Amino acid sequence: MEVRVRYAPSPTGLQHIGGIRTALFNYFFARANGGKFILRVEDTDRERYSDESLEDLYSTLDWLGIKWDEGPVVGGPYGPYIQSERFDLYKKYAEELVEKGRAYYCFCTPERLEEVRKAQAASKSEYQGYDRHCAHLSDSEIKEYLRQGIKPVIRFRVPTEGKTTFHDIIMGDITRRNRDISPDPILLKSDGFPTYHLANVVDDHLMHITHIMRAQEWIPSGPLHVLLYEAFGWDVPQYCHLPMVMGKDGQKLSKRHGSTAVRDFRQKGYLPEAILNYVTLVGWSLDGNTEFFSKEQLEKCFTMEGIHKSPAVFDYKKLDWFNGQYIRQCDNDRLASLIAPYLEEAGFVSSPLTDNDKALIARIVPPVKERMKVLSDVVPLTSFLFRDVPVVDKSVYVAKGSDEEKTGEALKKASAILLSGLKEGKDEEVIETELAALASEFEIKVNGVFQPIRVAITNSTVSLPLFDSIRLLGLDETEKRLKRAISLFEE
RNA sequence: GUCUCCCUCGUCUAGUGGUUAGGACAACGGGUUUUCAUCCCGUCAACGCGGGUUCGAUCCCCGCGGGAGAUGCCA
Repeated sequence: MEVRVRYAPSPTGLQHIGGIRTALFNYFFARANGGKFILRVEDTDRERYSDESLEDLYSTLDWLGIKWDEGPVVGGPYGPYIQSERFDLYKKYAEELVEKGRAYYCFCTPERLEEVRKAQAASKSEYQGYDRHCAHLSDSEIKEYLRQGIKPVIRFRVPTEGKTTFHDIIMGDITRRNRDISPDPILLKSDGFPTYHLANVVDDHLMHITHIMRAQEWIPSGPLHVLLYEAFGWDVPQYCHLPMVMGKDGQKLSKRHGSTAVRDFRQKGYLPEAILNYVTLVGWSLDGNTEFFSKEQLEKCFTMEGIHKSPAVFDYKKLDWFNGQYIRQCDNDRLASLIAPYLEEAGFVSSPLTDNDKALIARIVPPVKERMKVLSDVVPLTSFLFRDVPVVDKSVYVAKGSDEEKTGEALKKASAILLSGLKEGKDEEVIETELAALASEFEIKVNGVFQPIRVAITNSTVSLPLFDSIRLLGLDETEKRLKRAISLFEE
């Protein structure tokens, strides 16, 4: 049988790490097994829905290079793939269960439900959830409520006896007593939209989904879903619950741990291949040694056997490391086009780029490449080229082991050596040797000479390599800044 | 509260009834280097606890402890 899996997010927020990890696992599993990857939009929560979320879903998957075989936009044989467009379907199935006696109309108000909940909490009762107030209404009572114009919900009648087991490929058998299943969950809301439980089961069946891979937070409702399949008389698909992605404190990863939206990572300058690589390594491994995976490799080698049971903490630092690795592997031309937007946004270059800008960016790439963890790092790294903020505190120019007087003298002499050397077109190595000689003349370390020059030219003790900085800045500007620094020491 | 699940270095993980328990990130130290970074080398660091089973348990069983998730007209 052909493998058919789906990613079924609800567009109520930006795509986050956890969600996208689920998407990736499903996608790779489908590819590795020659199956189909289906995208389904579960937009049944009309209050939290937003167009922005839907756009973010598409753009995030697109950015990661994840293409779906069936789903919105591309269509497919079991569409539509957006649940709000399948509205009528769910009502039909919910009513079918009512007719079978497996579900019933409920007219309780949200206020009453809230009171029941409060009372249960106050009494510390073991029993939690709906009190089945409407479970046995007579036909005439139902008619009367309807006549009053009260919009009912449809609730599933959970058996109070027995137990339900489902098999999870990763976890093994999971069993719950039926009386422990949250009593009589709502299938169809009063606005006519289905809840997750109904829509999910109906669509997975209708779309011939073979494997349900979703986060472990769904394990507790697994038995409920099995009960629903059985009530409909449908085959239960295979389950595979994915370990959760946690924050540093061991709680479910959320905004308070840092960025979780893929879009934020993208904006900061993470490469899609780094995100894709690291995220699939959260809760999955091939052999414990291989760490670098391209999308294409994962499309071949991904297996369910490599998925873990236990939750995994999302390590931002390891992601940074991966990203740095991918940046260093990056082709220079591509890197140039990747960093350009950050320079544009900083106002360092014009937008759109001029030919001069493009040429400059191409020259910026090599020295900056070894120094970036994220693409946005290019801004602080190169700001000295575009924003001249001279350092006026003399002590900053003074290297360890030197002093202000020596620094001033060294700066003056070094500038002369440097400028004349550059103007004569001397080899950089030669100039470097001469500067080193100057240092021993002053009986200071080499850096005692380089630091004041560096600070003069780059306005910082930390910078790109000196000669790279000079080449990027240009000789005139370099000379200007050196003179300015010298005069600072002459005051 | 109740139910369900989970438990190897700080983190992600490999692994086996007998291993010096392996790798990666982080941290720390060193080397290369004009700073920073890259790169290279090294150090620190784990089988939650208690019982069993066994000649022998990190691994199998039981209990405990700890953690997480679920308990919504959210998914």
